[in-house]
Amino acid sequence: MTLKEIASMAGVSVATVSYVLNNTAQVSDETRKKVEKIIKETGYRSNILAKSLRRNESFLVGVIVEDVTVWHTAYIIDGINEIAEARGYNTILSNLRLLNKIESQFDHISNYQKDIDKALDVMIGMQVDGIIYVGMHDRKISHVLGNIKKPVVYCYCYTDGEGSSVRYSNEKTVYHMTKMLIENGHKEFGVMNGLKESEPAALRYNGFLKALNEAGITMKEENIACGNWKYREGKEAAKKLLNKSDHPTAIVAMNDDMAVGVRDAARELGLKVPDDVSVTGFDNSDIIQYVTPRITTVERPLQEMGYRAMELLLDHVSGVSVGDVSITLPCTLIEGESVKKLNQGK
Amino acid sequence: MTLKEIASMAGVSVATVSYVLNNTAQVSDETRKKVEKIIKETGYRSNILAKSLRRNESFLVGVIVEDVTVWHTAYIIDGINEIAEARGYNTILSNLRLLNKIESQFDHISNYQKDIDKALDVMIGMQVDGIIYVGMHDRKISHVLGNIKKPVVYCYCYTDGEGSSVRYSNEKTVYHMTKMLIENGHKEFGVMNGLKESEPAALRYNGFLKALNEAGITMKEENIACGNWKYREGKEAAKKLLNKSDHPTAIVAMNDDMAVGVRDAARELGLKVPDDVSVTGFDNSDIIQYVTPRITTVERPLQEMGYRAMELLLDHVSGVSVGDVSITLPCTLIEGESVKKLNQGK
DNA sequence: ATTTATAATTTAAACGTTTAAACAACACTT
DNA sequence: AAGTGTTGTTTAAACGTTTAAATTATAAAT
Repeated sequence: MTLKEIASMAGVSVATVSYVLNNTAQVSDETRKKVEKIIKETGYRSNILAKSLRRNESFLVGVIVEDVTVWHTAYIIDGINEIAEARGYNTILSNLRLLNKIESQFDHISNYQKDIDKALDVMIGMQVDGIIYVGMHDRKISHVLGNIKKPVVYCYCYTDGEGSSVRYSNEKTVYHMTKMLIENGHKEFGVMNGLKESEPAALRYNGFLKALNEAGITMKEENIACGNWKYREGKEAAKKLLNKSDHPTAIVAMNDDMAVGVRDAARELGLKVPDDVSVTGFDNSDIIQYVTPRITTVERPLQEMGYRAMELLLDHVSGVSVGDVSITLPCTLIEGESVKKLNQGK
Repeated sequence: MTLKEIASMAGVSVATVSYVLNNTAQVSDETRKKVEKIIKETGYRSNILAKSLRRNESFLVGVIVEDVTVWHTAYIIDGINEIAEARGYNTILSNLRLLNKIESQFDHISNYQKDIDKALDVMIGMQVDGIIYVGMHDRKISHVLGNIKKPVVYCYCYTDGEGSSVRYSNEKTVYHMTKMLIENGHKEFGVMNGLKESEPAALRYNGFLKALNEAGITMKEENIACGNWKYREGKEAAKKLLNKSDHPTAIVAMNDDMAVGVRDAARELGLKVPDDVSVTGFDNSDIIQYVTPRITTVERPLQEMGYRAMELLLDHVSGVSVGDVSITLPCTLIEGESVKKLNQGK
């Protein structure tokens, strides 16, 4: 079904049909009715390809994700798509499949580059109005994405680079979490860090230290542990922290997996959470649902990040926003029962 | 950058440039070199919209998912996209966001319908070559999708309806799992069912019963429990099964969440897994990683389902496959340490 | 009755490709 | 010298829209 066919069925010109469809010129009531009837009857759907070609705008945005199977990605995509839909846009998704690549190949960096180029070929070829990159925002990427002439928004990235971005706050979040613990009377801290080289690990640790410094608490070297984000490694590392009489009264774990590791380590050592040791996590991941006592953690605004990334992109597309904009959203505290109020009794 | 511009820069006609790009006619070496040079220099990318319009094929397929945030969806999408990419196709994703809808609205069924229609408007408008529907394949959907004139493949669906489909085997999988338990000497079974109205629950239970019947074991009514797929409900229900001296020696849980519930119930009652009671799960979900002893479970071929769905769709698109094809893929056993071999000693 | 203004409709070009058909240039046959 | 192939290139139509401009019809004003 094409405009032409509809037109000939209705005995009018294609222009008239187009005007009816888009309400873009005056059409007599009689003609409008006639045309609309035929459109309904035939179930005509306009050819978006042709429309975009002619109008020189596609109402398409490209979404490049580092790995769909990383759970938070889906929530961000969800947010992106929700706004897209509401604003009449569509998305094409490109998955860099980084997780597999890094595991299985040495030279993943160059492949990475090549994959992005390929994704860009398609997206630009499809005349996308803009691109959202969901991932860590490695500097290499902004190098590649930087010199295309379409608006780009980086979403989830940690560090500020060139380009607009939407992220969640790491440093502040852990800062507040730690402060909360301090306010509850904790003075002896342990910390379970994530992978050393990773950006969020550094940021989160900064927030932790900042709260401690402000309260005049010094951190003992021996109470700093690293679980590389993993449950099992976190558990092992936690055993060392806890297996001494003067163990910390609170352990701040930089993600939930390791927090559960800490909880399990405590249990194996015969310590109760939160009575003997308090534990906090980060992410509000699924695992939290299964653990008793519920571990106090923090939720990232994943869907909201998707919303904002898309909105920001569309602002750039329409020219409402010019220049780089950088948005950092707060996380929300999810209170469980894993933190003891040491000063309650007073 | 358009063909025309390239052509004029190279001093040839657009046709020649097109021929160079697509290798679709003989071009003299001299001209080819000249054109290729300019293409490289300008970074020209062909306008896929125009190409598709002219060629009357889009190399686009639409993917409709019931909810991206349901974890298995991402793996299926991953599989779909991998094949798509390899075959030069692109995908546009539409998320029905069913999870939120069902929770927040009464009349979700009609909305559902409307959302699919909307997704179809876009996809057909974009001239997709075919559509993959990822979800339960409610009959209402095949009703809507059935009368579009593009090939459709249903992926993940449970029941056979009209249309081609790719699914994993529920019945057989639990049948084999149960048989394995029987071969290990178990005779007294408990079962932890999923949501009663759900298709997979019924299928899995059938598999379970079949194995029992073949072995001449009768199932005691009192040992049938239902946890509605949930950890907490599974745990509660399991307590009743286990809180008696002649409790079953093995409990088959129809998903991992409930299996962990069974494990935790056992622990709270002072029973050891697997020594006092064996437990099996289904899904190989993330939670399995955190639980000791590792619960024996089963992994669905999610990515593979994506592969096959896409391949099947493309077969339909190219006309290689005609008529409905229905593929059922096996799950793979992931052996943990939650099953006791009762007949080992003999 | 002619002009003028307004409303409704059509014509035709344009968007960036592909591709059948036409054409041109050349080398071989006769 | 005229015909026959090849090889390389161009011309122009087509895909399904949108939209400026032209056209026609109708009504109002003189």
